[in-house]
Amino acid sequence: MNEQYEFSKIEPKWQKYWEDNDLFHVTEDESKEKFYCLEMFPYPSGKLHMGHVRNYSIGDVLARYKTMNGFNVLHPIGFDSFGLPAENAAIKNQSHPAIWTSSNIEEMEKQLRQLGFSYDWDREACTYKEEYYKWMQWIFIQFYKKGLAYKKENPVNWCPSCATVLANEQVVDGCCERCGTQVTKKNLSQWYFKITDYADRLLDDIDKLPGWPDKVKTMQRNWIGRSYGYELTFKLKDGDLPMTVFTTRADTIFGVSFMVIAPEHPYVDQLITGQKEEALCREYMEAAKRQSDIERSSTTKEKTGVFTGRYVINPVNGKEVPVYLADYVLMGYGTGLVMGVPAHDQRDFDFATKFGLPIVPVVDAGSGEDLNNLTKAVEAEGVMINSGKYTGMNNKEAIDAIGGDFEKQGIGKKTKNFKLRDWLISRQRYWGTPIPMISCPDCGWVPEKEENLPVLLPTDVEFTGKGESPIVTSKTFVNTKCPVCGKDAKREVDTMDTFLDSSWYFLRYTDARNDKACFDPQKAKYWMSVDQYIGGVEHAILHLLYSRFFTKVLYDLGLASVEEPFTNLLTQGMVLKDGSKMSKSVGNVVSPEEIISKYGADTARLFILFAAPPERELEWSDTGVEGSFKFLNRVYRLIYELAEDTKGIPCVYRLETKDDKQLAYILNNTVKRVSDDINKRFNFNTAISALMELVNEIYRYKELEDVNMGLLRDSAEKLVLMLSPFAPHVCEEMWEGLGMQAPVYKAPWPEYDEAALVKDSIEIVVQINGKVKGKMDVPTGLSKDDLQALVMESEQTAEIVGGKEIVKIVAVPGKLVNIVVKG
RNA sequence: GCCUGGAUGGCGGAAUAGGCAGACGCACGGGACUUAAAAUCCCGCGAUAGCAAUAUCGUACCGGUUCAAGUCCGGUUCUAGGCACCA
Repeated sequence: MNEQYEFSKIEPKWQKYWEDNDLFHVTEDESKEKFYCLEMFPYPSGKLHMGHVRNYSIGDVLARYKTMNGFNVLHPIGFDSFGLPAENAAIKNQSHPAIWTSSNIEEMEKQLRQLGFSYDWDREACTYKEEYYKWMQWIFIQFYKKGLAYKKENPVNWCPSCATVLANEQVVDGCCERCGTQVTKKNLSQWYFKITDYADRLLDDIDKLPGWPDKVKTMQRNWIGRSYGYELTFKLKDGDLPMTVFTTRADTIFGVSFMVIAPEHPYVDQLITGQKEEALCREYMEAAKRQSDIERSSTTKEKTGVFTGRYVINPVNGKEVPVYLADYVLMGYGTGLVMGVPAHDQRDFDFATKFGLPIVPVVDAGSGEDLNNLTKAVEAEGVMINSGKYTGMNNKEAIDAIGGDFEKQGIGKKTKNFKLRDWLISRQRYWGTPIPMISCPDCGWVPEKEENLPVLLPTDVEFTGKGESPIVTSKTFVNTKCPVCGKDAKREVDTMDTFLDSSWYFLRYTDARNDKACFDPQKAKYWMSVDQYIGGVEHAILHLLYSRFFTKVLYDLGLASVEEPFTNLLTQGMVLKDGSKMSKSVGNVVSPEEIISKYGADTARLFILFAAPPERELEWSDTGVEGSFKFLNRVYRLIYELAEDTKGIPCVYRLETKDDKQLAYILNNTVKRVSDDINKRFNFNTAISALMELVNEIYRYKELEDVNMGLLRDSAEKLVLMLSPFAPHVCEEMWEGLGMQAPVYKAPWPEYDEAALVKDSIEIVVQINGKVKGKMDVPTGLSKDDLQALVMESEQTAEIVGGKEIVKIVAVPGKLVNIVVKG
């Protein structure tokens, strides 16, 4: 240990030590309790940004803390390395995406090592490598065999700029999530995963995740969007089509004054053909098709629609009501047909108002509106009116009463609907896992034989950035033989959405080098589930939902032992500079490299954890970083001095003086606080401030005349131990400097002594009418009555009260005495 | 529009079960050391009044519960994120 804190020498020294000693490598060990600590793996964009540093610093503190507490800690890392940017870079540089990707990974690995994260690099998983995507393809085939993968022609979201299909989840405000171009519709045959088969389980099992933030759980619930209702069938006048609507409000059936059908509905053609309104209808259908999602879904837009010329008959009262085409009804939800109840649904109200349709109130919410002159829809609970035999009922009860009566007549069915749609997984891109399917003219779609996996990405392709998947330009890839009948057949040229790759990587980590299986179920059983998952809240829906889906399917296949992948989830906030997200376009990026070279990795880690609690947004501050650097220097000087002064002195001591007791109290209290802050609250910022307070106290204490060297020694050792998860390099150096056996990483976490936390006396507050007027030292452990008696006897109290009339006295042991006076 | 959060000094933030608001740090001001600077160390630092002791006010706003409210309840404003014609 040198006199100067030279991070540029210390950090490489200990990184080499850790690596040479293979310190972070773990294997399954049934004798120890496991802890799986996982941070979301990065996309290899080239360089780490501050968000990565924050994410991985949080995980590393936890992993190191758990290791010191005796857990067998799995802390892996990898790269989510398929995807569009690599392909775009390849187009731009006339090279291959693999070159760009692997050099970026190399650079980022270097940076991750520089930051001293305790990763088991032997388990590194890169999704673009054959050894990974082979098993991705194998898993796809298992999904296919289970009936969870299918191909379907559908209008899909199409990004004209990226020339690719987008999943619903990747369309943000009607624009491409990646490039911001407005998304259009295109009819294409696409691969889907039947995530809707798992909708109920995905929704219900959210309740089994107490370790997830409510915010994320709510977002997933809303995304899955289950609602219960009835399918009710109306009879078409002059026709045979069953006009079935989905409604959650069967109670309002007597208020139906029209019906709306989505313009894309397959019945429409039959309904309008030959009607005098046909031409107008066809025009409307064309217009609806041309419209982008953003135009169509704008809620501020006035309702549009057109009468089809047809009528349906309301089964409850025989009333004939007109059928309209209108784009506010969506084909993808429910039945694509909606009964219009303007009195009790705002959208229907708007439509009815515009088209002059009757508004019939059937529920009286009792809130005093003029029901015959409504200005908006009444959606509140109330009493049924104008509803035949149901009149007078509570409308909530009427839902099942009416629905049940429909069921008895065979024209109704209790049902539920989800907002969640099947997951569109094929992409017309090169840089992804090839979908291992073959199209045979006789056998149809057939999976590649499992022994032939992986289906390799061809290398003889051209990157033009236009049109279909570049894979079609390969001369070797497309033509093949059918695995079933051996005839000439063609391979699927689409690749998989990269969200598939990241939906099971946490399972691959449990057995990353396995070349016989995607992972050994026994190893996965030992490590799963992830005890703590950490990442950005932007993945609250997509990645986290898909991963849950995959885990459930793999569980059903007998491969995974758990149904939920992540027991606890921590969503960290963004790193901001000058109030906005760090980005190249704003020009407010602070690069981790810069900070590491100026102050070292320990300072970077310490600051990013100190500046804010993990869930909150973090405002970057250059002067704040300097403060963290100063703190590490201050600790270093302290330990340097104490290493000399306490050399050979054991941590054995008796507490003699008041100052001894105070330091011992603060030391033990710090152990307690830091342990709880890391382990229970994830408040690393307060853990660090507790350490700062301890350092201040040790400085104060060591300048006293009468110091206890054993106590100082103990304080020094525990300080270094507790700081080590945050600033591991300098703590290794100081640990060694104290003459202790390296590595500090494997040293046991300090324990605190409850006895040292019991003080002889405690300062309590004396209040008058709730305002602090004085303080008193009283012995600890006084009962309420004794405390009150003691305080009321004192001269100080008499002075404070000043002869006023005492109305009431509230004594809280260990805290205060509040004297309520009159006047 | 609906669903989640958030609002505390000049700034980041603390107050873990209703009990001393502002821990810890940054910035700033003053001082010590130094030829000087850096580094380091010490002191001060919510507002108003006062030489001071001290007093009054103060956790977005209005109201309530309580001996006691940043914390609980009702309402309002602003703000961030998510969803958004889902029948």
